[in-house]
Amino acid sequence: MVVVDTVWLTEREHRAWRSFVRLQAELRSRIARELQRATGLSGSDYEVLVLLSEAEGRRMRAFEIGAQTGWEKSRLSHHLTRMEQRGLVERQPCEHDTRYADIVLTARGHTAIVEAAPLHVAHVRAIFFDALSAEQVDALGDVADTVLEHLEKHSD
Amino acid sequence: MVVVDTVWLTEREHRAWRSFVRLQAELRSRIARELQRATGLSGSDYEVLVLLSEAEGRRMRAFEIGAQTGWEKSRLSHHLTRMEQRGLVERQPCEHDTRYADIVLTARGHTAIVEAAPLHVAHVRAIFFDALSAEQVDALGDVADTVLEHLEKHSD
DNA sequence: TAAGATTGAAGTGTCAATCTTC
DNA sequence: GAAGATTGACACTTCAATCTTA
Repeated sequence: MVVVDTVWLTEREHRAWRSFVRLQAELRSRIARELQRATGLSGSDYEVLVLLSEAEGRRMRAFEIGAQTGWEKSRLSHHLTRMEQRGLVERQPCEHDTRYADIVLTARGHTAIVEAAPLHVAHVRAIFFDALSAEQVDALGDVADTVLEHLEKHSD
Repeated sequence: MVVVDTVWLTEREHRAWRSFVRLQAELRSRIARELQRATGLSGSDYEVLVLLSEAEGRRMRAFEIGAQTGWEKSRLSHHLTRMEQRGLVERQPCEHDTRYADIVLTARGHTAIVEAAPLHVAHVRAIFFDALSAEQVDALGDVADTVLEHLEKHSD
């Protein structure tokens, strides 16, 4: 049994945390549902397609995608398999070194992201940014960056 | 094909959104992993156990749990089944009306949440609140509440 | 018919083990 | 051994269909 010097949250912290957690859940489910409904893509599909569509030659090494998204390698591999089965991306193994695989955006994948992006951005604006002032947006960005920096220092 | 008046995000909005999305992913995975490692509970287990442990008689109707968590009924049902199989909760069907079921916290479930709560709170403090000033916490709570209010107005 | 709840199927994410090449 | 990647098993989430009772 680990002994912890229990320091509970203050009333303000507790309220902020509950609101923040609830906000995450609401945004995640609404955005995923709308994206799925309008385009047939999942949020994960969307992330990968954006990265590939912006990459040189519309291709990346799998581990680069992993680094950009922060996903574990098994999750990435599983997801690329599913996207490949739906014709959104293609795996092109390197000759002479089977450890590496290039992930290439297909024409179908390109069409999908070109059609999905404006819908997705409009939705994010409608449910999120339309509610916030410029100051609130800046404050949120500041909080997010502050915590992310803090997390980088913490051993993974 | 739906035509959308495309309004992209400003540079600031885009940066804030990317940081915010990344923050959500980092927090979610770290908290889930640590909770699992230290207590064997998932984040969803934790949510349900907290609600039940604070409820009158340590029991609630399933749909009340659904309302508090915001989960869909099928997700809730599946999750309660898994928790029941692990002995954390018990289903007690009402007599005369099989539509309703009381979900009751077991002794084992109670022990689990009592042991997990201080560890979880300490972890949330360490990875999140330790990085933020009181002003930043308030700003975050303000942003979250603002967007949540906005979302309530939007048709679900 | 509507509300509370369950079920099965399919998509998604995590963990541990494995494989190949450097 | 370490890095890039895959696989299989299992847990989780969503969707659609179903069941029961008011």
